[in-house]
Amino acid sequence: MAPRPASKTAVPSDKAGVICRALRRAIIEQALAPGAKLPEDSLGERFGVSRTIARHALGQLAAEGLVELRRNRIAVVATPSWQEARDAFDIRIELERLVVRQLAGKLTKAQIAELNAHVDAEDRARDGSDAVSIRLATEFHILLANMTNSPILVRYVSEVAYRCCLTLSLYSRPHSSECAINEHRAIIAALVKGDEAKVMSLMHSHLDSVASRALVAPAPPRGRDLLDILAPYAEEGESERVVKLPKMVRAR
Amino acid sequence: MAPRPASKTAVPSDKAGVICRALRRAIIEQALAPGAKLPEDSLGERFGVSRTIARHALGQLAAEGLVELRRNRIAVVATPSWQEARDAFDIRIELERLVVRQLAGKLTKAQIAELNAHVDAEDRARDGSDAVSIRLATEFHILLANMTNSPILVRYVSEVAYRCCLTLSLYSRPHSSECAINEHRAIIAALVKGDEAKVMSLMHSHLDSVASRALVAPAPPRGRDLLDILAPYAEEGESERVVKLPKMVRAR
DNA sequence: GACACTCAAAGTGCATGCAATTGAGGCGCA
DNA sequence: TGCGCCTCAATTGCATGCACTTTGAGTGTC
Repeated sequence: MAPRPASKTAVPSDKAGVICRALRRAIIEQALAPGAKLPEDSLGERFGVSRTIARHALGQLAAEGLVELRRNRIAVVATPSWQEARDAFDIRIELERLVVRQLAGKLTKAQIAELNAHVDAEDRARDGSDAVSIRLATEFHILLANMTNSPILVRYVSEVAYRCCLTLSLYSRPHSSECAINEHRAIIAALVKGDEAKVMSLMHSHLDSVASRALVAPAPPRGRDLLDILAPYAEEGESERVVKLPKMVRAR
Repeated sequence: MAPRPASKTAVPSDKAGVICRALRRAIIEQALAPGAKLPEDSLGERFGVSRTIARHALGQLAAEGLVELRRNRIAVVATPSWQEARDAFDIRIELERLVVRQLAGKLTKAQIAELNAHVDAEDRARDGSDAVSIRLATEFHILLANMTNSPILVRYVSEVAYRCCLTLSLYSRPHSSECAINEHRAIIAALVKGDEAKVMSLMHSHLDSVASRALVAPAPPRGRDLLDILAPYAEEGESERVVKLPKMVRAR
């Protein structure tokens, strides 16, 4: 396949993009835990812009599924359910198989070097915080997606990878990243060798093992609030926030 | 798999959502052709809201890839390249295989009836405009995705299906929808029967045939403007709008 | 007649202001 | 003490205003 022109950045404005990236990173590094509040004016003040821009950034992140926007309420970092996490991983597996299928045997020397450098960085970060390790592992996959030069694929893989990253912070036991790094190296090797079937199965089992290590139990382990725990007992899902614990049915 | 609670609407505000849906529909029905201008204040005036809201809606649609936002310039309906269209279809195939895999043999009677009713509607619309046929065909796939009750999957399938719909208006020869309708019926039948392998291959070949009927030629066939046609001849892609026809290099 | 330059009109980028909604603490009452 | 109501600060929803950028039509020059 002929090399395509590099994708132009899809970022619409500018300042909002900065805030987006900052928040995204804070979220996936767990500096902002799921459920954390994100008031528009605090954000605006922190980044030196008006609420308008902060609001715009929150809208973007909501579209990506990283924050939840509820009408007239403070935006919060998303708290995906266990099932949503499972779904995200399922989608991610398919998308990333597509990535490596397109890439097998087509990497340039420079790209191979870039990938190896990234895994080396993952290696060096192994002693640091788990959060950084997780972020780097995620970014390895995004780096791969970028090499397809397919803007749509990049966007979807990035989004779903960030979502998965977010769920890791909710449902994962303390992360041991060593094996993931080895698997990354194996994927690079298979890509270079050009063995399409091999690399697809490697990627599949890699993500599958990450998912199964991460999504250990369907029960919400921590950081969930009462309403979420009680949700399965609610009568009808559509009313959203029916119970209040001792008394209830505060219908309106 | 146990039935999950219905997905809550991800629409952040409200009025912006209305505009989004209206524009989305206008775009996929080709009332708004690729390249059509979408000035914020015209939009706001048309829908009785301020520019702020119109802008927000445009931001959403840009995130979905249906409109293009360029700094300080009027937003336009997106004009995907042929390669992007190809990529979108590739992704779509994988995602929809996921959909039918989850659905095979698990449809309720009500869902089966709903699907059949939709295909009947497609049938009735066969004499109408091509645009409506295409929209209905697209909505069949979104209807399927909805039945997975996986909000993430629904969102991605919807987005990518709309994008494909948009490319159809750019690259497709006049659409004959009859075969698509039959294929939809076959997919329903296989889903009901619960034959997972069969339904996945049906969906694959269905989308593949749509894609190959649609993406007939890599050359932009119609409705493109001079600049796009000349784009392959430009020296460096990053400068964006270098030529002006007789004289050029209006660098700034 | 074609090119270059100028300038006003149109449009976006962003901040701010006002109204409406929320939810949390305080107060009264049993 | 416990429960419910009420009020008010905090926060969002949205419109508007000002500054800056782009556009393209008109004008002058060769």
